[in-house]
Amino acid sequence: MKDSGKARSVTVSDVAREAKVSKATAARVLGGYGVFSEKVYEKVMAAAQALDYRPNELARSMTTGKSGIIGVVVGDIENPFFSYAVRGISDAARAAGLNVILANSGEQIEAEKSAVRVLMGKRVDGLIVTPAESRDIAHLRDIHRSGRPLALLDRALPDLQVDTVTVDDRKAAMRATRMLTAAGHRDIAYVTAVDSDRHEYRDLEQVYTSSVRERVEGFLSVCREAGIETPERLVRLGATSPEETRTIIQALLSKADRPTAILASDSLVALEIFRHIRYMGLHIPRDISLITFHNADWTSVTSPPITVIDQPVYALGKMVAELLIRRLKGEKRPPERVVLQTSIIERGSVGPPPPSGR
Amino acid sequence: MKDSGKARSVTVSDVAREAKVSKATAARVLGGYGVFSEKVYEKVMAAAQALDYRPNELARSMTTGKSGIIGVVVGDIENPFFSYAVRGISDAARAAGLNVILANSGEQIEAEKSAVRVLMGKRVDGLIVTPAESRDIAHLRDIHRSGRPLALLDRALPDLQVDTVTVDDRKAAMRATRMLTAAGHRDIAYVTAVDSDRHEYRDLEQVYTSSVRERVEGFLSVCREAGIETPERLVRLGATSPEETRTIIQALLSKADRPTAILASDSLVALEIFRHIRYMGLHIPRDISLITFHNADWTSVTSPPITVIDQPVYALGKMVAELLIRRLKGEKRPPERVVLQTSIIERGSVGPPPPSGR
DNA sequence: GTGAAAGCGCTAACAA
DNA sequence: TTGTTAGCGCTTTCAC
Repeated sequence: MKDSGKARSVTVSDVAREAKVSKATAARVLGGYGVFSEKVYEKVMAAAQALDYRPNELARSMTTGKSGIIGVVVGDIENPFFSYAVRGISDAARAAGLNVILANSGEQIEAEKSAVRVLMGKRVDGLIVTPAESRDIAHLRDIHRSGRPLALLDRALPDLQVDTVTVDDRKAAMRATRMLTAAGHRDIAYVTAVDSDRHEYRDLEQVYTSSVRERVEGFLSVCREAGIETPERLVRLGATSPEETRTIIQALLSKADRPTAILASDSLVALEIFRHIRYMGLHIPRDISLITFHNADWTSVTSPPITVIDQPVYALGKMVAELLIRRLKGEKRPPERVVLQTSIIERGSVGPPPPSGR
Repeated sequence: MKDSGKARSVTVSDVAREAKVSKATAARVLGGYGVFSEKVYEKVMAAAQALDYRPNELARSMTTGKSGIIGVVVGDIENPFFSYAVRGISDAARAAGLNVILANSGEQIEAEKSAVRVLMGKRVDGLIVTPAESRDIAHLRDIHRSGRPLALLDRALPDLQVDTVTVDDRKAAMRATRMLTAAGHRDIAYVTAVDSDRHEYRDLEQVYTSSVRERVEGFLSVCREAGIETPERLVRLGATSPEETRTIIQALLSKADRPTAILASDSLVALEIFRHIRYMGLHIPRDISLITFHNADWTSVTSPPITVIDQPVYALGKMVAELLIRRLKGEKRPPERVVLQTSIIERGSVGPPPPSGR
């Protein structure tokens, strides 16, 4: 049955035989647990060396129940926001001697469920998830219930009391929006990749991604406080791909009462918006102002550079991993909800609205 | 010994007992192998449902020897080049029902070895690696020898006959360099993140990253063919971080015979170069020309947009994964070396060298 | 300090 | 078609 010629790997038994000790003794020195004499140690190590022994982590995990892996499910690894956060997670994991296994949900709840199922099947020691939807979290409850630690990244779930690290999304959105209203804008669009059943925004109830929901809430409240009527008319959902974003921004900018400012929910959306604005021959900030979440690389090298909401992305990943790891190590404490602060980096993409008429 | 209250998970035996069949029978329907009657199927499934059975992939892997995981070791997941390639790998893996476990080498050979060791220990079904160094590949040989398939991404290893997918680095560098010499440049710098023992470039023998070595070769050959003397004087190694890059570019641009054009080996390096050029008050392409490898997002939105060597990054990842997967499925064939074609996207960052004097 | 033996949860012969 | 019996490679009692 075994693939032709594939050398069977050398096991503890092999080493034991070679070293002329029992399997248990060999296992002890090889696994670095229990007690053994100096002499035995030497013999076993020599044998292991000679045979080129490599431990089978799988078998080890089988008996110990620990895999040394933490599972991470993010929305979209191609989004630099997530890849940077994952870097934070990886660094923290490595520091603790753990490995990371990464899965993409593509922000699809079904893919998220499947990823969670697979990772749980692999008996990861713990999970970090950026939940795509706040209404469908049975699979996350299951993790928690099964006793394996779960931590949430970037998105809180009111109904799930687990370690969570987010940023002050609402406050950030409010500050950005206020910057826009203070500059005189009255027609401000909010564009996000998060989608809903109907694509059209009607009310907050549709927005199941907590971070975005908070942002939209903050955005709307500042608009209202500035006396802007029905600010929700300019909220756009579903900018899930460059193509979708282009369609949305195209429609937005060809409106009679087109917005004089746009707040973008992530840097991928903002990039497409920036491109399209330029493509239409409009100038930032003369014709239109732009602020985006996430201090992505490109935002500082455009002309003008883009004013951004700077999220501590790396720290976000690092912290959530550290919380999880502490729990893995057996620390008992009530779930923590950490909210990291954002700041606005003012660059050149915000100005007063164009003279009028349009 | 078990963590207080942590519910022991339900096993095949539990389901078998509940369904009043033998363990083997339950295992057959649960594992979806062998044969069984409709009636038994129903009973077992009902029992599994009732008990909320979740298969233990670990145990499954133990006996089958297959983990359903492919291990990937890349240089730097934060580099969009790699994250996009990884996306290609993930997509191909998912399509084949496999999972991906990702590790970062940070381009450090020791970290790469450690990552390989860990992944092999986890008994991944196969590995995809972007080898950091071509001189130290014993650990890669070991993989190959152990019978598990190995495939190389972006960097070939002459001494290792395994499936490899790269791009035509030399040709790409030649084309880009020719574009620069054709515009009249005689002082062209090549800046790469790849480091060597002495930082200073002396000869090709120092460059152990095959892709970069090919590029430098191509670059130098075109320079020489254009009659440029000692073009290697402007080759710079070790732009491993924004800080290092800044130091390098700073030194480069303050030289008396400072280059009038720069060829950047990746988009991270290019971004820092772009920033510094602008910081020094120089204009592209009036004062200095710039071409970079990798059609990163930001290169199209700067003013001027940057001329780039467009690598089929996603395809690179997808293809290498597909080659590996075919081997996983048992396909026997000699190792393949696929070389994908690049193209140059001409944008606005190349012009003639400034009038003279400087 | 060392060894013998049981068992983790599953798959895979082999019988029945 | 179903059941019995061995393991996979390791850790972990429990004796000695």
